Parts: sequence; structure tokens; C-alpha cells
Amino acid sequence: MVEREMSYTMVTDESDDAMYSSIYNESPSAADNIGSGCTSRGKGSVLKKGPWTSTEDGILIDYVKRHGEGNWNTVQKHTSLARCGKSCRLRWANHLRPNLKKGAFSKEEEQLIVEMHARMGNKWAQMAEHLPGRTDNEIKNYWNTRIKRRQRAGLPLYPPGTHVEDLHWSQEYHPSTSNVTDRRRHQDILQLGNSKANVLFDDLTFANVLFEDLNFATSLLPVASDISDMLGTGASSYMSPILPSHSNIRQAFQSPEHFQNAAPQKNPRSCSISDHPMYGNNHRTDVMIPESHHTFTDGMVPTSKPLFGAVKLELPSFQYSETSGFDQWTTPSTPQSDLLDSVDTYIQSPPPLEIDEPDCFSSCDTGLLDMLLHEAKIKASAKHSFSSTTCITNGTQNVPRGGETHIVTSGAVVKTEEMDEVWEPKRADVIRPDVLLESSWQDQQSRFGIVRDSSSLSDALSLLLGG
DNA sequence: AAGGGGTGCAACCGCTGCGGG
DNA sequence: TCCCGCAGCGGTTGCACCCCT
Repeated sequence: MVEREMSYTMVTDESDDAMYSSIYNESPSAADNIGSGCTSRGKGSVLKKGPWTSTEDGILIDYVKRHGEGNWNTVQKHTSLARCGKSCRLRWANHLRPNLKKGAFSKEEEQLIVEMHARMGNKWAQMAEHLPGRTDNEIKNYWNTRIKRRQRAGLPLYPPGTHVEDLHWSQEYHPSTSNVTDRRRHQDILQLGNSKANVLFDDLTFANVLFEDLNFATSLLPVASDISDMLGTGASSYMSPILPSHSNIRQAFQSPEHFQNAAPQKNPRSCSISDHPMYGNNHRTDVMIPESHHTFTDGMVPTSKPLFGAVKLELPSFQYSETSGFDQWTTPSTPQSDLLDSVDTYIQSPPPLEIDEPDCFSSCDTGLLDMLLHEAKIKASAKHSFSSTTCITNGTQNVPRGGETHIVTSGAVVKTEEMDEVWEPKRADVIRPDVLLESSWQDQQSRFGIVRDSSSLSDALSLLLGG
């Protein structure tokens, strides 16, 4: 112990000796935290690990004032701070840099995090860019805590009615409802065969997966496998972001059969991002995260993979990037607005036919926890009224529907083979992504044109809607 | 009051990408 | 082209605090 502390004092700095002389005496745990994480350089000192002391903070702040950020490995050289560059950078970024916002996340921040996570997955650093004063570490911790909470509560990862601004399906494939030509163009695109689709989507890696080969069953296996993994592990939330929202789906969810015991209220699952103070009104998005489904109750999230629906896309040049998109959200009247608005006209999802009630955010207004509690209540009451029939086979999700098997791949429903099994629409089917997609698309005049068997789709839809 | 479990946060670790030599 | 160092990112861990029994 003493030797270790002595080794610290051997680290000298021509300008900061006086200031630093007390560092290591100040930290009783320092000696216990001498570690191997960062390799020491230069002065033969042993790098310290563990909690930072105020004196160390002062040293680092002073260093940054003098030399600016960056060159973190030189901190150890220019000061007596026995911390590796990594540690310094982290300490500065997470605790010392100016304008850091401390304390609990606000409701707006919470909501934004949810939306962003639905959109981009575990891209904490990117999220942090859109939350001024917040660090990626903070956001990550918050999210992990939230996951645990929701897991315990048996709730899906995303609150009910979360509207995601521009998940790739809505962003890339949803035409503007106000532009029939564009709509048709999207339909044409999605109905295209292999070659044209490749040309049109050649910048979209995910679309490439979808259309690179019309032998979907083969080319989409990895994707489908992911889906089945998600479903198999109950990771419903992973599916959620890919789902185009539609009022019909919402209505189906809220049929008395499903929520007969739920407390009466207006569309309790509708939370629109457009209501978010940080979003512009132009950014109503209609990608709804379906609320909890008991077949996908758990909020388990593979840690290292982004959400399926948040697959990072290589956006075409005419589209704004993720960053710019969020800039747009947070600063709706930026100079880019005009451009972005015009882009929106092309890429934004159609506005909901059923407008969210003004108080749709009411449940959100009380914070996420309240939302979760509310959702748990509803879920508890509705849980017994439906059953699961999800069929997962060999890495692909084969959805028996009207005697056909459809491989569901993030929105593309591909008929592959005949099946004898008769599909009965149960609740679990209703909330299945494929069904949701189909119902949504069909209702919107097949504008997306992916589903190829419209007759069976109609049947399913009519059953779905109780027809 | 004590202890055991849960929770949240800070920090570390390992990997990856990038740029310079 | 390869290697090396650096910065950054995301996942994981450790620990202090809190709450409940």
C-alpha cells in the first residue's frame, strides 16, 4: 500500500507538483484500484483505476483548459495524473465537461430516448447527440435500467403507442398520402422484381437484403432468423419498430374483446411523437409500437445488436441522415426545414386516419413509469382473452394464412408454399408483425405492394377486423 | 438494527475504425 | 499495404446506496 502510494508520488509534473501532491493520499481506495486496464506509458508510473477524486478532476479540468480536449494520452505525460487517456476522456466526457446536465431525465428526454432507441438501437453516442447535456453513458444506463424494469413488469420495451419518426419502413417506403404519384411510385418500387428494386434501393442495405434475390426464402434467411430469434426469446419489442402503424391496427388492438376490462379511456395507447414538445408538428409519424402482447411479453434485448427495425440504413443522398433527422426534431425551424419538409413529403409515413386524441399523451404526461403501470393493468385484464399461435420454423417465421406459408421478413410477406393448416385469427396473430403489416397495407390500398396474395390477405383482414 | 436483495451510477474493458508513418 | 497509436463506442462490472423484511 505504502509502496504503491509512493509510486504515485514519483509521478511528477513541473507545473503541478504542489497541486498534485495530495492526490493519492486523498483516495484511500486508489491503491486498491491500481489496475491493468490501461498500460502506463512514459514515466514508469502505475496507472490508477477506480473512482476519481476531486483533485484528479481538478487536474484534468486544468489540463483541458490549457490544452483542449483530445490527446488524452498526453494527459499523463503533462500532468501527474496517473490515469490512462481512456479514463481521462471518459471522465471528462461524462462528468467534467461543461454544460453537462445532471439529474433525472425529464419526461421529454425519456420519451425522446425511447423514440430514438426504437429508431437506432443501442447507438448511445448518437442518442446523446440529440440530448444536450446528456452522455451516452447516462443514456445507456437509463435504458438498461428501463429494460430491467420492463422485464420485471413483463412489458414490452416500448411504451404503448410510441410513434417512431422514421423507422426505415416508414422512412423509406411509406409514401405521402397527399401525393398519389409518390404513393404509386412506392407501390411500384415495392412491387418491382429483382433488378429494378436493386437499382432503386441500391443504397439501402436492408432493401438490398429484401430484393437482392427473388429467392426470398434463401436470401432472407438471416433476417428471418433474427426475427425468429426475437420471437422465440420473446423479444417482441424488436419487432415493434418495423411495424407501420395504422388506425385499423390500433382499433383491432382496442376491441372490447381485448380490453374489455381496461379502464375506459380514449386510445390509451396512442402517444404521438408529434405531441412531443421537442418535435415539430410536421413530424407526425405513424409507426406505432404495438403495445404489449403476451406472446412477446419480455423486453429482452440483445445487447449488441440494434433493433431489427432500427437497422441502420445507408440512406440515399436525397434523404436526411439520422442526425439531421433528429436535428429536425429538436429544432423544427432550422434552415433545413424546407428541404426536410420536401423530403418528408416523399418519405414520411402516411398520416393516421384516426387522429390521436389530444389527450393521447396523457398517460405519458405522468411519466414512463405511470405509463408502464397503466399498461400493466390493461395487459393484466386482457391477458387471458387470447392465445398464441405464432409458428416459427427453422429460422423463418412461417405464418399460416389461408393455407399458405408466408415468410415474414420485416414487412415483406412472401408466399412460399402451401400449408394445410388453417389459420385462425387469434389475438396473437392479430399482433403479429406480418398481420399488422398486411392489415395496414391492405387498408391503405395496397400502396406498399409487398403482399402478393391479396385474396388471402383480404380474408385475413376481414377476420382480423371481425368481418 | 442487521442483512440481503435491488437499483443506479461510475468506471473499466474490449473491440473497431481511422489516420499517419 | 501493413502496422501502430489513438479516439470512440458499446457492453459489462463493481460498488455505494436504498429499501424491505
